[in-house]
Amino acid sequence: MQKPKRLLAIEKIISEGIISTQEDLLKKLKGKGISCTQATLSRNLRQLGVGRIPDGAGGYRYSMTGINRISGPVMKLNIVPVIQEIIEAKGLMVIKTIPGNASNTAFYIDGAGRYEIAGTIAGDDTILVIPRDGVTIPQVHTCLEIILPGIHEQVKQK
Amino acid sequence: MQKPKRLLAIEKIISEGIISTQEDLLKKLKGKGISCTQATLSRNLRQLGVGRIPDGAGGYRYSMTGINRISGPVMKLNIVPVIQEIIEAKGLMVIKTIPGNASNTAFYIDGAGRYEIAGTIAGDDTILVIPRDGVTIPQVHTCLEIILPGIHEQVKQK
DNA sequence: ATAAAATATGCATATATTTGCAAAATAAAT
DNA sequence: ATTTATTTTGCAAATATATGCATATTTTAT
Repeated sequence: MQKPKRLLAIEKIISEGIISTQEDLLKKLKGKGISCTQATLSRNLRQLGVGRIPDGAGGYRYSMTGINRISGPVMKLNIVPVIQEIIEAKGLMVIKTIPGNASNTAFYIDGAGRYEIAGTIAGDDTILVIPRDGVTIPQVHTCLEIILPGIHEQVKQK
Repeated sequence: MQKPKRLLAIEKIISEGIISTQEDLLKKLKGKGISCTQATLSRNLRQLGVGRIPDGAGGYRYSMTGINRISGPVMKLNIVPVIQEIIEAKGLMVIKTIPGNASNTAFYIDGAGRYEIAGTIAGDDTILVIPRDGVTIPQVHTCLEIILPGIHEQVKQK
């Protein structure tokens, strides 16, 4: 039962800081009491869709692939207003959008490729977000904040 | 004067196909009559902001960092309608947006980190796109199509 | 509960990428 | 036109990442 915990920890570490090599990541994990070999990390990173990209300062860093790296005004202006409401129930999360936009938004969330989210099901204006076993609702909120920065400032919650 | 041509070729090859290793890229370049060593590619890829990400099929591929990898409905629905018109003049390109959206859109274009584009200047509803020396307007169009897929279908041109 | 199948991991090694350094090519200055 | 400074490149070596294989662990089926 070591792997799921490790995958979550990897995502968190990579989202929060700059990791240049797998050896770096290995040390950070050790600091959290999680230990494995570099070979395992290589395999895990691939599975998580984590890429290695130039950091703009002459080096490299690991980074989640997909959409969540996008920052700035465009996303906030165009994506967030689509979402109207976030409701939690039975360990699941329901997101209400303006009509006709649920599947787009779900596609977008899926595209971020977060390990925390097992999958989504979307209708016309409602998305059901299914967290992976062992993932808490607060973790899903953190995750959404990463995918759609600013979401919690602007969207009402129940 | 070999480098600018090579950088453009690298971007093109990477945008159009799946390249798994720098050796692969080396061969493709050779096929276009451009030759250098793998070490040079390593340096060029970093400069271009090209990352190496899981391809979802057990392997890796090189990919432009930034925004242009995002595909699908969300981008088309939300980003493209902001752009109203594309005008060419004096080797430059002017993009008109709906009011108040020029700087967001310019930020977005900048964020794609394309080598073809030297820079942008944005007002309230107008963006000036300045191509790099030696880059043609058609090349800039190709580039915009990559950043904002579908843009030319929906935006009128002059 | 036990056996069979599937998944995960470590070790050692193969493969791939990055880098220090010196030479070559370009650009800038006199 | 010559010299000086800057940038680019190749080579060889260092570093980092990926993988084959055997073992251990977990899951599934009987």
